[in-house]
Amino acid sequence: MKRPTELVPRKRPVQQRSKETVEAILEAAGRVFASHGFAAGTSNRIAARAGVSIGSFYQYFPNKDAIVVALMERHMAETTATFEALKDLSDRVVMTVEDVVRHFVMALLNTYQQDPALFRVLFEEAPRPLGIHNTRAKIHEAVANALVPQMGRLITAQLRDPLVSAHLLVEVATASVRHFVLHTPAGLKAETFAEELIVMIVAYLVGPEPTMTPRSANP
Amino acid sequence: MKRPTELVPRKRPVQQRSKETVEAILEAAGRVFASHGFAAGTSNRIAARAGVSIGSFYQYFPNKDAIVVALMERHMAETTATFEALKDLSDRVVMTVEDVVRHFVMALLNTYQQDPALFRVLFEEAPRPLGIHNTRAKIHEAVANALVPQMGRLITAQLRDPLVSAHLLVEVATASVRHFVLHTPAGLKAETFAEELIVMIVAYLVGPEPTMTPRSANP
Amino acid sequence: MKRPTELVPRKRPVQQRSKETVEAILEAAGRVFASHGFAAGTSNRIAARAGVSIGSFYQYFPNKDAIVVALMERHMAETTATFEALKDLSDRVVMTVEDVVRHFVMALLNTYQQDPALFRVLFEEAPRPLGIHNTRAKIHEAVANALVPQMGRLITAQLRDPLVSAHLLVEVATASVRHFVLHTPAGLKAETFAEELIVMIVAYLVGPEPTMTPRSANP
Amino acid sequence: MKRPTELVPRKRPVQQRSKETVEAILEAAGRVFASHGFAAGTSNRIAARAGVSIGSFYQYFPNKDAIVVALMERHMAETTATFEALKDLSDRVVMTVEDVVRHFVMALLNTYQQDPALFRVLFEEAPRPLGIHNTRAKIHEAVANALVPQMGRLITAQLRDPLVSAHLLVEVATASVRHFVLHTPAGLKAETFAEELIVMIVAYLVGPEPTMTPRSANP
DNA sequence: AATGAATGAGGCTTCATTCAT
DNA sequence: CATGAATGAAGCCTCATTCAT
Repeated sequence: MKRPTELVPRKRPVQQRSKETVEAILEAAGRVFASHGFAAGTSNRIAARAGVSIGSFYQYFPNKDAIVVALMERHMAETTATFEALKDLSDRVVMTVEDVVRHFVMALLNTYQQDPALFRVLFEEAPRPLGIHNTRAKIHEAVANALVPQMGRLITAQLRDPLVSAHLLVEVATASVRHFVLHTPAGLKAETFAEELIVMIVAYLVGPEPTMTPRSANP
Repeated sequence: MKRPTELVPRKRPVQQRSKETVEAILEAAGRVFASHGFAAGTSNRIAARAGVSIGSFYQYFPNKDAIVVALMERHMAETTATFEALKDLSDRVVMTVEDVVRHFVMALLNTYQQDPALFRVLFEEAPRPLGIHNTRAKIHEAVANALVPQMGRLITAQLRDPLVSAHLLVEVATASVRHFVLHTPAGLKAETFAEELIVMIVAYLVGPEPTMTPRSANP
Repeated sequence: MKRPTELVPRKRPVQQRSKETVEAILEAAGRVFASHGFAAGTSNRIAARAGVSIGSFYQYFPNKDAIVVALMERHMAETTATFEALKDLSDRVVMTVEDVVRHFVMALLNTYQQDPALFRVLFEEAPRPLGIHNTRAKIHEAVANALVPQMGRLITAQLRDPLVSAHLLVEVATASVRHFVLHTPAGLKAETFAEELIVMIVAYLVGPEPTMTPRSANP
Repeated sequence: MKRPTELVPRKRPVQQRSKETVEAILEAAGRVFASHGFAAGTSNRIAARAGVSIGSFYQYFPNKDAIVVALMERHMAETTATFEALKDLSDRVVMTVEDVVRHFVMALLNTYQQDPALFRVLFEEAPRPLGIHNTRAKIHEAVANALVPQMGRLITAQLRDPLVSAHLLVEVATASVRHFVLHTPAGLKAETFAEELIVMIVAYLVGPEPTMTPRSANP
């Protein structure tokens, strides 16, 4: 009867009532993790915060980790949607490199700023081997791949290897924004940070040709 | 389950044997955390691995968190030393911007590659409020400040705000390298990653003037 | 870190104090199982009865089942010793078949009557797959094998298959005595039961020749 | 965790559908207990296996124990019927002692071999104080009493006390067969076991006179 | 009646920490 | 000082049972 650490929801809620319960649990879990951290975000605390019994918690989630997984999946779905939207946009309207990069960075920033404390728990504190790792890697991969043609279209300067550049871009942007938001270095405002990061990425992509963002104000 | 807030070692090891014991405990803690993670890196397990009794463990460390702090302090001392060395070097010999950036990025990479699993625990999994946070912020601050004059010396292109740029540089480099090492995205070799990251940072610092790193292979 | 249901004691008590603790736990477990049954013989209840903390319980026993195993092993060691003693005795002094059978049955009866309620739990209520099963089978096997030569020596009537008879004897005697003691059918005194059981077994072994036990009191 | 003491079905199933539901639950319970044991044979699992909701389960059975009782009662009814049949048979046709004993033993063997795993749960693992105990004792009593006249009719050798002998016979036969089936000692085939058990019982009943079953092949 | 969502007492077990030797 | 036995709060999770729909 050993049930090897299941991470998928236990039971699909069919009635309206149970859908609400699941929703309440997820919502409560987010708030509890954000305020107490992963270790102190106990299943009982989450259930209490959700206003349901601990039994209900375990009707829908086989264990505590499954909650983290569910929360991450939510976040990832959102992230993916954001990127899709950006891709669609750049397909429809003419955008400069800087426009694309700005959208990208801002989307990341907005995402993480929604709930920094929670994301700290989800992305750093919660134990890895949740299988979620692969999912995240796949998303990055997909985004990077999607970027390649965009880059080809927009960037005249030739990059050594567009795919590598796309990967780098995704990694650097994600890591930097996340790190900035989750650990908020004092003395650096989000807008300033974002603006400079955009400059950096654009400088990298556009190369040693003049850009539309004047670096210096000197006449 | 009491967790007092003292985070400093309980007593200075004055005798040689004590020093060895402390050393053994720290070493064991590092290995245990790396292989088991923070939560499963129990104090008893660490003591056993170190070959000392649990009583001795608490002789030298007031609680489990103190071990994490001690381990982080070690790491930070090392990091600081590395940056000092880089500063000294650039004071003594003539270095291009690229040289400095390369040294910086490579030093970060080497540091994190020493023991990714352990650093994952120290920097991400271990609960924050260890006060250590400030220390780290201070180090970043110091490094950023130290970079400003270097940048003034080397960089002709004028940056909007050298201090902001220094901060950005430190944040982006640290976050990217750490993220790369701790989560190793498949399909991106460390050397490639480092090289491109260097290019990006240099492009940012040097601005839209030609650099010594040819971006394109075009004849 | 899954520890697949260990059943062996966790830690060998080295100090005198801990030996006493282990002893107290086993003793308490016996009493608790006897009075509450297996399901209600909770680890906390056992620890409390033993006057030790639940933590101490788990220092020495990895789980509740391990206690059952330990208790059974004790019982089996005793049983084995009893049989050895009987074998030795029959080697040293001249015994009739009836003497041997009587000793055998009485030994069984005494054993089970020590603590019927506990043995009910150990032999019936506690879930089987404790690996203990094999041990018990081996003991029965050993006893049966040891009986064969004795039977050859004592029994003139030829049995169809002495080994089969030995097995039957062990099974029937054990099952009957255990069943009698653990479920005490009303209206049958232990002495009467034992006496008749002895008669039955002797009749089987000696066969259709006159025995020294007059079957009837017929005038 | 409340366990009321009612052990009778909550309501008589008057409609056909109800009867089928009860039947399905009992059948499912038997299979679940047999494959999972008593403790892991949860009421939810049983309901699921029966294809009914847990609500329906409690519609027909006040609690989990009631299921065990119902299952045992079924078994006992069957056993009783078997004995009745044997009694009837021996009333109608001329049977030797051996015939009767063989019928008796074989009937027991057949009964237990139907579903050893389930009977293990019902007779050993399930907690006693089910009141069922008395019922079983009464059945044994009845069977023993019924045997007395049979024995008087068939057995010339005089037994010390026919009633005691009848009891012994019932106890020994039941205990031995059950024990054999539920714990299947390796290296003893059911037929061999049954045959020898019959021999033993006949030897006991018939006493030191020659029987029709030659024990030895001695010339 | 039937359904299945909800409940929560309570069992098992861990592990940071203390304390007697 | 070292040892390791002991502690117990607290976390995870199950499952018999109830109750709203």
